[in-house]
Amino acid sequence: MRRRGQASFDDLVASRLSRLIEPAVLYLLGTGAAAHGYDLLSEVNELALGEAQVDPGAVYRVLRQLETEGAVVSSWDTAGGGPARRNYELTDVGRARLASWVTVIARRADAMQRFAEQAQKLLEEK
Amino acid sequence: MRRRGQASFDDLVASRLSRLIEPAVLYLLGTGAAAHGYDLLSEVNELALGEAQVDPGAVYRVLRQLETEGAVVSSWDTAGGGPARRNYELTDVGRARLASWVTVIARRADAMQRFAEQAQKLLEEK
DNA sequence: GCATCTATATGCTTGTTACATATAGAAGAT
DNA sequence: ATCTTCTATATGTAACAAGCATATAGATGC
Repeated sequence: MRRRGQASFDDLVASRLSRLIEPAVLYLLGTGAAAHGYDLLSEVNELALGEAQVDPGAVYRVLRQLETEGAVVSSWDTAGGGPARRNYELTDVGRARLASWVTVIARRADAMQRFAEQAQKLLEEK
Repeated sequence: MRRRGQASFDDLVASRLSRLIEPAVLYLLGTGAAAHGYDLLSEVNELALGEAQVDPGAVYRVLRQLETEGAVVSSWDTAGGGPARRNYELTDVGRARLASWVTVIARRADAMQRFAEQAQKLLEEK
């Protein structure tokens, strides 16, 4: 679904997922489902807040940004096979941030749902 | 709410409204609430699909784009006082486009609502 | 030694947003 | 008469974000 060039209708819909990476990551870190970027990547995809696959680069960037804001803290985990992983933990700031997101997302979802119902009614009149 | 520079949390939320200008305009043209850009501008703001005020330029650009796609047709209205207004009418293509938006918006709103509930539950566990 | 999977990043081009600005008719104020 | 304000339709552009490619590197299987 990731393309270049002039955005199509489907792209308009499928994209703009990345804004939702932040709340998704905060939530997943809260559940303890995953603690490092590579796992979060697949978890975010499974959350299916959108239809598109998220960009790995975007996830890592969100995590680092969140850390500069104090919403998460990280530490290297060199134990276990494979390359070192950076484990993230949610802070109180992060939980507060998630709470803000929840309010906003719920309100926005409500407005969208109402709009969809109204518009559906209009379309059925014909 | 419109600022420059590094995006704040509020901006992240308030922005991305412009993607909803298109469905809002299609809907409003369908209801007959307004037929030209300047009125649509305030009507879209009242729909409150987002919290930010929409950019007039964005509305006019959306309208012209919709016309190139055949979703609306326009004609100049020179009657009445003030500068000429370009009146828009919804076409069948436009109605179909609105129907697509309704499906997508409803589905997305649902996913967002479910996410908000899950996350809220998580936050209450503490 | 080579490919593959895990894992974390950064570079760069294109697309989008937000805001500023241009144009112009009409109407009322000074 | 001109000045400001309101209506109305646009376009220009700098800053920003998204999308996609690529770099690096440890481990493991072939």
